[in-house]
Amino acid sequence: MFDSREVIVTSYEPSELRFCLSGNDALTLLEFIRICLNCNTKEDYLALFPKIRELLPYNCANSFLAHYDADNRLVLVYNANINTPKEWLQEYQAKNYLQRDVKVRENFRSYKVQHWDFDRLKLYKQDEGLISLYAEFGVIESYVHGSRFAATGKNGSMFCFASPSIKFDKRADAILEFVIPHLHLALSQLYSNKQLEWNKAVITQREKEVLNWLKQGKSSWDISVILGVSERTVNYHVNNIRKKLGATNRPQALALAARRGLIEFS
Amino acid sequence: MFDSREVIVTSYEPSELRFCLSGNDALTLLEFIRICLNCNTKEDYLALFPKIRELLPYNCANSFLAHYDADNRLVLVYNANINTPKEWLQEYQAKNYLQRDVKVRENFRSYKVQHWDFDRLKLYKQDEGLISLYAEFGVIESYVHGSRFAATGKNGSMFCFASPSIKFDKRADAILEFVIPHLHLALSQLYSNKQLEWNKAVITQREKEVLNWLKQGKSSWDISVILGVSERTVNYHVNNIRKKLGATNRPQALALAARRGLIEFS
DNA sequence: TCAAAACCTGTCACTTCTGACAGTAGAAAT
DNA sequence: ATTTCTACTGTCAGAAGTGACAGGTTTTGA
Repeated sequence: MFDSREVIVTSYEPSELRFCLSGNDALTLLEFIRICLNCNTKEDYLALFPKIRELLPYNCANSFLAHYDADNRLVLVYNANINTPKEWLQEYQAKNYLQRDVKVRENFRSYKVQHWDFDRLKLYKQDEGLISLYAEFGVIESYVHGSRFAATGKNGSMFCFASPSIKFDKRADAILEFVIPHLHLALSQLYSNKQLEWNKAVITQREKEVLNWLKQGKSSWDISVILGVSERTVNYHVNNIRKKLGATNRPQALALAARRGLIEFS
Repeated sequence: MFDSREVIVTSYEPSELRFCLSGNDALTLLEFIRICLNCNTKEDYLALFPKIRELLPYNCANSFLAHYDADNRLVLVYNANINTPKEWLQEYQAKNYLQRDVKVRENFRSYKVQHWDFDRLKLYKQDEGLISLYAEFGVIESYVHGSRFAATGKNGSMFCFASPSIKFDKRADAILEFVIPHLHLALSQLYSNKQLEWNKAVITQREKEVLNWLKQGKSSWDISVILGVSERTVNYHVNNIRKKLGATNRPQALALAARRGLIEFS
């Protein structure tokens, strides 16, 4: 599914580097890499992006971890977006463009630096719907790069920096070659922290009670009367359960709870 | 939890029976018992109740199977109601009166014929809320009787026939002594048929797909786009899944599917 | 004694689900 | 040839859930 790929690949000879990057660029990159190594929380991670903007002026950025499942379908496991329009995200996610987006496919195929514009999208016979969605939000011109290596698990990453002002540029290529592996490390670190958190997350007694009533098909209101609390409180518990398990809604929470053995089946 | 109780207990001597029941009553009872033995569907079961009304004129009737769980909580597993006001049921279920209703408690304690009226409810210190709910719908005066025996599983039954016109009456006592064990058999039969149906229910390929997307927290609309069908169709599949598994909503469907091994946890 | 965690409560806009109505089309089995 | 099953589609009212706002008390452990 994935190419086996070494951690850092740079084909730039020192002389070439000097040709692509200024001394200032190099210093900014080193600064960036240093911060990456101390990235543990989502805040730390998000703080990296203004730094990147100093090197590559983008409007919005997406970053995510994903892997292919048994049915050859890309499963998104963790993501972080910067400045990305909510409407764009909703449309993209709801229409499941992830499975059809050529930017994504190419990234998870090659993990190489890619510059995208209208002509290249056309060349790859991308869906009209997706192209117009990209166009609508001015995110056609973009640089995409991702990474994957065994040490950070089965998930590959993809990073997309978009702006109408982004043109193909050897300097940008070089910058991304340095930026992305470290960003990948930081994101993977973040994800494994999050997973640890989800697995460690202790469901409280009250939450267990709520979970068991949910299992039996009770609504919030039913449970509120059963437990003798307000409906709002039941929702509060359910929300906590969802957050702790990393679920977006009740059905998923039940599935995850079942997997974790948090609910029993009489 | 349950008294061990023999199938049919009748303490009536032939002479006493003659004192309580008319020949016509006896014939109607025999007719009733004959139908009970051929009761396989819910329609068959519901058809029994007009027959009972010939013997005991009630306004509405409830019948259900339940058992106590590890936390000493009564778990309702199957029920059928006749002429029962929807509002009453909703209120009763939502406020979980099942756990506090003295009629129910007494039934599952003794499995004896019981006649209830306002004075007796007061005597047992029943909740005011429940009493007024009973009063509101004119179901205070009632006969309650239930049964349980090993052959029909761990579930006990309760049957309640209510009407303001129902007064304590030796004939009614005698009738219920005959009616209830057979009604219990019929209801148990019905339930085990239903269970068989739920367990046999084969989830189709499409339903399995839907289930797996639900597991991942997708909404109907998300899934509709993913599968390339209308949202209505997704709901159609979800409804079928719920019916097949005997779930009232999606969370419960997921829990039941997990128990049945219909969904896998990667 | 201070902080953290658990538990509790309210409102409000918005989205999603449920249950009921009423159909169509195609494939497989009797 | 008819029935049965699967899959599909529509509308619509009302119920339920979500996410974000902004608080409260009590318990527990450092």
